[in-house]
Amino acid sequence: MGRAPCCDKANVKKGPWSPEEDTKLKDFIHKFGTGGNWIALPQKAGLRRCGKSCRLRWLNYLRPNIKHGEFSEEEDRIICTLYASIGSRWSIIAGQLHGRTDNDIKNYWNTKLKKKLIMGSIMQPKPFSPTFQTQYSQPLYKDYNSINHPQPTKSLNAIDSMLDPQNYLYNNILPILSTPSDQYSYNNYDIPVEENMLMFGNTTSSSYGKLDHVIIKQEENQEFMLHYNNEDPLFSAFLDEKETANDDDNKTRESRGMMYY
DNA sequence: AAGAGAAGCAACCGCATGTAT
DNA sequence: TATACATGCGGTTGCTTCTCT
Repeated sequence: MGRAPCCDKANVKKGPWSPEEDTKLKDFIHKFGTGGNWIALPQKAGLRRCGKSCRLRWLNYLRPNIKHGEFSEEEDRIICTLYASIGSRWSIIAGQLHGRTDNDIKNYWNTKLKKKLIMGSIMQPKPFSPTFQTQYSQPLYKDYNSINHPQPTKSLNAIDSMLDPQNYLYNNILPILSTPSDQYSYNNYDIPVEENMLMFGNTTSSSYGKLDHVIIKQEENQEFMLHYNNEDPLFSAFLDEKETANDDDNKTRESRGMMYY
């Protein structure tokens, strides 16, 4: 037996909202608020909508001070930094961008920013603004231990993540590479390999050829290489020190605690 | 000009979490 | 403590618009 539906699906309208419905919802909330009960709201407001649908419409489009349209470079950098640190916690990220909604940021990331990142067009080695550093220098999560993002148990913050190649790999590179590269039309851009640099704070990674591997470079003497196998549908990759990336020596890699997926 | 495919984005779905009892 | 229910969230879908041929 499944979960009880939150509303009467048969008598509920779905799909895009009409201006009339928007007006009804806005007027009702302006007069009475949400009443702390979204489920009951549509009936009171005279809307044939699911309460969840009303909530989404209000939060994403109707409430005051929502910002739509172009994202600024600063917003790009904030999103990328937070994504590198905490992953796809869109509501948290939205909380740091005044007027932006989680849905907007999620869509923006999935359709544009991810591609911009892979092409290195936004990751300029510019310092963050003082405001930004002040705002985000405190740990964002104390309980970050997602099974999909095995992390040290210590608290993370955005700056730590940039300085740590392993965090960078887990949170920034792998989410991108886990999508087949042909979905980026990667090779269609016809940009010289040397220009295809990803810059991220103090960490530089560069991709070569068909994303077979990515070099993550933190300091002159600390260079790591991510090997990415395009042929493997299950996505196999491991992080290695560049100098020891010897295909004939997997045992050495394992003995050094290399990570496989 | 028209059709096909890609991109953008609003909205839905189902699960996780929070809260009241 | 257990249960029921509302809310919040992230992943995904599918419609619309744009771009290319």
